[in-house]
Amino acid sequence: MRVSQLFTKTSKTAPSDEVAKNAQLLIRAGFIHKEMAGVYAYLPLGLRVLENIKKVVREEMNGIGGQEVMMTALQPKDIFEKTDRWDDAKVDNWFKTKLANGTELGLGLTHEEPIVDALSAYVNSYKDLPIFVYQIQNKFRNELRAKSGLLRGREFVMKDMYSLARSQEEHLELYERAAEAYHRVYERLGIGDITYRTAADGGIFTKRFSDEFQTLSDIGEDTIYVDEEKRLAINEEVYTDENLAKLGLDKSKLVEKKGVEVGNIFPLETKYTDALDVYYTDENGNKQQIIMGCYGIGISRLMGVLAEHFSDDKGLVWPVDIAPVKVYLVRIGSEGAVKHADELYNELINKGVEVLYDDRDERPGTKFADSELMGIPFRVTVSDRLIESGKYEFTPRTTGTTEVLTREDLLAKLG
RNA sequence: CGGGGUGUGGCGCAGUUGGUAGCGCGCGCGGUUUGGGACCGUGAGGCCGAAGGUUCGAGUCCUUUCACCCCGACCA
Repeated sequence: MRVSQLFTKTSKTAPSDEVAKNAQLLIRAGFIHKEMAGVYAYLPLGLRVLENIKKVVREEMNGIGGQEVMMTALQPKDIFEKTDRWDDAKVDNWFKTKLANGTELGLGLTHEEPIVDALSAYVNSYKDLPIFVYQIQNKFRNELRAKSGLLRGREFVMKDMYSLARSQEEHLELYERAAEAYHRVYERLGIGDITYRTAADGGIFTKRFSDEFQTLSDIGEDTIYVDEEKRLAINEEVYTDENLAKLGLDKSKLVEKKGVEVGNIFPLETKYTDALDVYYTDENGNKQQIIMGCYGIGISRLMGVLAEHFSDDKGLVWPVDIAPVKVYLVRIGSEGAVKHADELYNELINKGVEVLYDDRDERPGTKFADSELMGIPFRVTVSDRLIESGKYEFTPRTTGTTEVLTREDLLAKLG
């Protein structure tokens, strides 16, 4: 991709209607566009980041046997009435709309009912279970107050997975398998060291805890108490002596922190399967209840968290696997540099290296500043001054220190 | 939803006791530049969030309303 063809531009000034660092940087760099409060569009570079995050999540969900689907954003009322969730008094942040004939519809804010309803056509026997099924989709929630850029929106991208199990034992096995996959996701995104499995309120259906995955951040909305040695935490909403004892946590070792909930897994018991009349038949021909779990990861929220965490005074600093492209190719100079930069650009493309080629007639400072604001991991500079020696400058975004490399060494670094 | 704040070219801002809108960035054109967001010249671009009202006259005063930000509450 050539910078001269990219329709987005960078901005030196942050928008006045954003305070959150993630939104300021992502907007300045041209990654996202604010449509209205809590609703953001993803522009070419931002979309690549979002897709890279999805890719990691997909791989890990597929890795534990998850089957991907895509449910609908428009939802029928009846299945939610069966679980007694349609009433605004029960769920008050639901966007609802109507068909031309007056039929009420919901705009997807969660998908337990539709998933169970869809699976009910196929799940009959013990042989059909267990199942992990997930989707990555836009969710709509009528938040009273959107805030903090991508961290709390009214339309956002979420991965939601559901497990169906034949017994509590099987459910727990799936639940822990999912928790491990979650840890791998955060590890691969580079925030494993600051993300804690956190005991939280399990909701009204269960006596168990739910497990949140909280990434430490000053912008976080949740207060949690962290045990750094055990790599566990407890949310203040369930922070009682009794619960500490249940979890085996020692109060004296806990440190109070702010966290952003980047994932949440919790037991649903048989609430939805029972309500929607979905059971399975066991080996002996007996009807049995199906035990569910639910597993969410806020994809767009993660993008905000990553932007927030991987940034410095010059801009974003994406991890290599998440960055919109791997290389920012800066061209300095005229004919000779154009020729050499074009050559390198084509060679990198042929090698499958994603590169953003700054072919604009701009001064070097502008190009360097843009590459830094966008947070592209590796900057390669081709300039008149280096052509004669046949060398290239190589500057990782994380260190900012420049090495002068031969073509072979450069390609080896980028391979 | 309660409290506080802000709306003026694409972005960031100024605008005095009411007198008919200005600066920086960006953008177009010409030129000089070319290793850390260059400089000179020139040009385009705004019914001042919206609707009412007061006034000879409103960006400025009054009323209503919409949007956005922050704090709180809320967040199956």
